[in-house]
Amino acid sequence: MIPAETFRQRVYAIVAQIPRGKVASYGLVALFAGRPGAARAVGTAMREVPSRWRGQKLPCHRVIKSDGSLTEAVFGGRQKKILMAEGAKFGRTGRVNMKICEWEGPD
DNA sequence: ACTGTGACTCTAA
DNA sequence: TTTAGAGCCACAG
Repeated sequence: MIPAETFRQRVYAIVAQIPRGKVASYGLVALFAGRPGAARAVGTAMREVPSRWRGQKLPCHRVIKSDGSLTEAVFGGRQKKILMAEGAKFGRTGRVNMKICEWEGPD
């Protein structure tokens, strides 16, 4: 039988697949992880990510809120700069245009 | 098993 | 557009 992977491990696997220039909301990641509505739990999982995984290994900077705003409480303003460099489109209010940049999901 | 916590989300005003 | 309140879930103690 299938060894039960923890939700958190699943989340890390999903986030690792988010392509450059795209973003995914916590809720969307939860959905792909097989637990719709567990957006908050995804946030908790991201909080526990080892610093070494941050960056190319685990692009947690591409995980944002459903309305397109960023988690500045953790990244400080740095996150916006990184996403812009990756090609993410920002609106006038400083939020990502989810209509265009939201990840469509893993293959 | 229960309770508290938090990088969330939705609805209404 | 922004703020406020209630609902959600996984994880640690």
